[in-house]
Amino acid sequence: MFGIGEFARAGRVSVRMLRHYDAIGLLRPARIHAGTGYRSYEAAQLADLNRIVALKELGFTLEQVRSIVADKVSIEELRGMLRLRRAEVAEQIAADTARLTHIEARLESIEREGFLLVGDVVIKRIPAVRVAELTGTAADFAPEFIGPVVGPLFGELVERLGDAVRGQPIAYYEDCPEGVLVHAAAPVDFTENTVYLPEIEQAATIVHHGSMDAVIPTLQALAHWIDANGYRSLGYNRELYLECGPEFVTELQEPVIAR
Amino acid sequence: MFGIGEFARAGRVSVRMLRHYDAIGLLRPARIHAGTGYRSYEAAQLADLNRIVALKELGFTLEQVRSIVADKVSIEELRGMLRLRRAEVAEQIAADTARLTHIEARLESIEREGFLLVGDVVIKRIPAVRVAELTGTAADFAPEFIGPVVGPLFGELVERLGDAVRGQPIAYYEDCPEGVLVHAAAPVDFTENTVYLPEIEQAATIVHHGSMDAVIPTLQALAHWIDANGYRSLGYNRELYLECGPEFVTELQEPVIAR
DNA sequence: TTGCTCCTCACGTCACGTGAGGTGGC
DNA sequence: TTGCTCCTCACGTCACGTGAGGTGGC
Repeated sequence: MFGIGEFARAGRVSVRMLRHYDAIGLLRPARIHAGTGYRSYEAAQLADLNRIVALKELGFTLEQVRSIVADKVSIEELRGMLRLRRAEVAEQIAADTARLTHIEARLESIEREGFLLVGDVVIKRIPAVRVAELTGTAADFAPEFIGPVVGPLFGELVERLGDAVRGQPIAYYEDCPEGVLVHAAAPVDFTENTVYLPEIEQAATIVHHGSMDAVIPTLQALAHWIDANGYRSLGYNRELYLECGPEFVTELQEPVIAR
Repeated sequence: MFGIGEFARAGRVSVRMLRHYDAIGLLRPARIHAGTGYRSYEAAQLADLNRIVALKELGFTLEQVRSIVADKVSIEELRGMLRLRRAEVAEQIAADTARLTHIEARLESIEREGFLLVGDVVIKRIPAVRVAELTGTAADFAPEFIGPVVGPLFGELVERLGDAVRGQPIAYYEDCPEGVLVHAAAPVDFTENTVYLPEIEQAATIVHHGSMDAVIPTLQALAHWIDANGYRSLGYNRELYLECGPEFVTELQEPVIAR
């Protein structure tokens, strides 16, 4: 027979853990002294403790461990639990690997620039949205070509839609023979004469402050981040107009995929 | 200005999170309506929120995020924090990779044997210990050769040491010209005429029940586990005698390293 | 008597999720 | 008036760690 301290040392667990496992009925001491409440464990219980520790190591919760050691789950359920865990752990590893890349990109930027410029860019999922839109063409992607086209388009769009607009206006772009096809869009509830903007699974997003004439440095920062953090661009970015008053605030959303 | 719901959707966070960040002073709404307590956010605050989300994504706690966004940490501290995080994440990935291997070994064993034999084997660190010991030689590793040697050795050792024994007896083995050098050891406090058994960083351990004459299947299970779970043996196992009464209970400890 | 081991509460952890119960503005 | 959005508590989560305050056996 072992005292709780001895048994804890043998099993490389804490005394508190053994008390906890007792409390939740996962591993009861072989004997409890009536007068003092002292717990005693048998050597053979070390195998039970090992089984618990091993299942915990696989990442099961104590509740799941209890079901398994109490033999309450069928082999089929167990297979399912293991497969689920496998998927969860694989996902965890993928997320942590991305995290590691991001941390290293930040460290490199500190070495290079001597300060931390963090958090400008965030990866988000952009849900699908139904919009009404007007289009025009511009000769080039430069802000001085886009601005005169997109401005009047939004003016007319908002005038026509009135209070049917359901969210922030969106601009997006495509290549076309004349140069660039400019879309000025606004979310709406109805479906006639509308366009369905599909979801973007992963968008690298950055918030731009002030006039779109000065968007170039922000776009460059975004492009640099995408490269440094192990992503690849999948096309032109969308622009979400968060504020159109005197102080423009825009979110640039560029579809990306992990390299 | 955005209501809390709108702002949460724009930032892909929950309303509850925004309230939490307000409560801990991490991101205060631009305005709070005096009468109703309604929170209002400015578009420009989305950049602040993004910064918070990005730092959280790197794995910092909200307390650390607050220090960083409030610019309370020097560039040197920040570099240190990032390096620490890098190490933590790398360790996490290593642990999860091992976990994944263990899960897959379990799944394979289910496919092969139709049942789950889990938790027999656990990886533990075995701390160093100072022992008094006696040695003898045996012709072979088979239990029928070891038994007659180790038994009398332990008998004499315990007789000589009396109550100076400080823990469970330990047996361990080495190759020698005559066959096997058998060590029968017991932990003691004093240092004269003692041997220092070094720590085993990683030991694959299994609990054996009953006579050591029947240890072969247990040793085979251990060897199989070591192979199936991506480890490699580093030498002979130690035997820790947990119970020597009528029912023997032994822990076999085999030093291993990840392949 | 002094250490040592053990005991039972019970709070703290971390970042929110999830009701409960209620209010303000269209 | 009916939805919708918003509000403030306050408990729950998960597996223990960490005291506080006290007791039993050598």
